Amino acid sequence: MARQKNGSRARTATLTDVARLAGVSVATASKALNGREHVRVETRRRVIDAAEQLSFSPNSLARGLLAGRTGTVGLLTSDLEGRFSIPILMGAEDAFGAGQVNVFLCDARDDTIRERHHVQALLNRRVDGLIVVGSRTDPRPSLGRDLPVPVVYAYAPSDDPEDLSIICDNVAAGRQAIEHLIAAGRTRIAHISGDPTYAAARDRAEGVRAALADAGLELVGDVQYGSWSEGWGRAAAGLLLDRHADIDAIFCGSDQVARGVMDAARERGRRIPEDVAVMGFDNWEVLAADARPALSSVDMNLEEVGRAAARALFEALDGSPRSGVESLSCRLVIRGSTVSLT
Amino acid sequence: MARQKNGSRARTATLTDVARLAGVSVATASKALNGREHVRVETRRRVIDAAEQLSFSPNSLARGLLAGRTGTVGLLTSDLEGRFSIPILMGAEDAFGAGQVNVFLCDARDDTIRERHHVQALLNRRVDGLIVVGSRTDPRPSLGRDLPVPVVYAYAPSDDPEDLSIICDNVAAGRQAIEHLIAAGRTRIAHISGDPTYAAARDRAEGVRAALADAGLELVGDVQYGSWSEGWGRAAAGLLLDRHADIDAIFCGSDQVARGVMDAARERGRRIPEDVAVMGFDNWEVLAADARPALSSVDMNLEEVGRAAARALFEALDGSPRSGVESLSCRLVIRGSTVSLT
DNA sequence: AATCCTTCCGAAAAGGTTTTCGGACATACA
DNA sequence: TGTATGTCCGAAAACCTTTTCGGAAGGATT
Repeated sequence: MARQKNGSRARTATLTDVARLAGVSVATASKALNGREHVRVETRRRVIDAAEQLSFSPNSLARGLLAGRTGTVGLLTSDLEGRFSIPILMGAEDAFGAGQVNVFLCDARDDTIRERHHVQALLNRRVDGLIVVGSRTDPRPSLGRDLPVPVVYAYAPSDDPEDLSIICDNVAAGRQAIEHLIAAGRTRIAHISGDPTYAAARDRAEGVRAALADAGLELVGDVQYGSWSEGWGRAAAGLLLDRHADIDAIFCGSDQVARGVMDAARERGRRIPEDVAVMGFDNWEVLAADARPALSSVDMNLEEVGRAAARALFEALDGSPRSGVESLSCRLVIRGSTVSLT
Repeated sequence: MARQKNGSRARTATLTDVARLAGVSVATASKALNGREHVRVETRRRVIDAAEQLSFSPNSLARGLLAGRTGTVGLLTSDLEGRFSIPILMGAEDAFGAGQVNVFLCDARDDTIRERHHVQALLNRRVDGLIVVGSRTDPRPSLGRDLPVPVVYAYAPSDDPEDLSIICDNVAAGRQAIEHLIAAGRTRIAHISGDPTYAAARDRAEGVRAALADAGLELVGDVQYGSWSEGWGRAAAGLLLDRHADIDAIFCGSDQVARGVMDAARERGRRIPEDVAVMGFDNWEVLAADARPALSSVDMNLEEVGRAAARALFEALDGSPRSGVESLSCRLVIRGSTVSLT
């Protein structure tokens, strides 16, 4: 039982109280408040007034117990600090928030035990569904097929094709970036990526190679794998620019890498974008928008991923579950680092 | 009613089912599963086996309905994208996560209507308490005193002193930063802050002035207010360094500002930290750790703020509510931009 | 005057769990 | 044998809401 500031019991009013005050039965009170028919307008009025007077708030627990639906979903994330989970979370919260759905947030910290623990707790709370957000795009173990509620995986796909996963199309993203650079007149293009253990890095490189091949071009140097950091970008760009003086564009694995690359290029007297175009990835505003020049980047539309996951969950709840991996396309955000914006 | 993948009804087992299978009454089953006394060990064994066999999961709704406590709290944030909410959210999730408490996350988008809407929804769900996380340190309107559950405000204090608020001590933070610079032998110190409409900016400046006065020093130039951006840092540092050639330290309002400042200083041939020490604020890893040299900064211990808020909420639930504004101190993170770490 | 229809309302069940209280049974003791 | 003392278990109430079904009242129709 909740307490008020002063420590006294705060008996929140129940429907019974409202009914008594309005001089009707609980059944009538319920119907009146929920807009059901077969209630005289005047009676309804009296009930609503009574409810207001008692600041009645219907107990969702009782309602959920009866209805079998709680209007809650669990959102299981693997790393909250990661900057990918948040936009997805926002998108989902957004898609739900309009309605009467509330979100249980759980951070599993990439720990299977913790994750199972949280899933169990969420099921005990009778959530209507689950969204599982991964921290990287590599497939992750499925929660299993025998859960009593629908599950949608976002960003990181499930390794079970029977599950539904909503992800970003990283291959296409790599292709898009390269096509933009080619359209901007670049032909000597390098790719400084990130950690090669990430599927995202490998997928983008695949798109890069495909786009270059289609244009009859070749990558300058191999794909440079390292880490996702600014320091790596500086180091790799330094080596690459010194070895291949004719490079006129560098596609980077992340905006951090791109920042390092821009620094290294500037130190060597290369003008951006005139001499070298630099393209980032992630479209992380703080890094991209305020760079000199502002950094062109690839936006993964993560909020849209979150929204799509929420919508898919709704549809599964309404009886039309899908399965398989659905890719959403990324979006180029062109700023001054790849084309002169005069 | 939840559906399974195949579309058939997924009747989750209830305590009644377990009791029937174990050949006992529901009362006994309940006692057995909850470790209550007055149950023979052999009977308990039978019940537990039955529960396992049916993969029984107790319905938290029913339990909460009866107990009057749901084991849930609402976390109301004003801006999810802001990088301040997230660590606080993580801290709170952390403090709760260990136990059986789950968190409802709501993003109010700094919109009062939305916020009230969410509060009502959370109360309907009978959360045991609320944590309200602000997006900036300026006081925010209280949710009111007549809520049936305890509320703790985090980061942004409530404007009602009867409420409990957990915040960062920005005045002390400004002082700490300056004291560090002085200890590092600096005497010609400037302060490039951020948006002056933010209480955080003004509070830190106050600490700065106090610390300088204590040391018998004066700020070089006035406090430079602008925005929290890298671009502002570059511009302000450029002007300041040109006007006051003897500046040997700059304390910045954010790590972004500091990055801009470092760029401007380097362009003018000033070595960091030998000629000019640069200190940031926020300790935003991506910006600070990977800068050249790595950026010393002030960490607001936001996760600790989140944890403290969660703890305070627990204590209020246990009947010891506090009130007023409680400040947590910030923490200096010294890297290479203020002292040579050789 | 009897029947039917309409309109409004209330009693009761259902949902799943926990807790209280009393009953059944067995053992120990007088 | 009867009483006190335990030990274990079950019936039922409680939590709060929604829905179903039947009943009551009143008017309209035969």
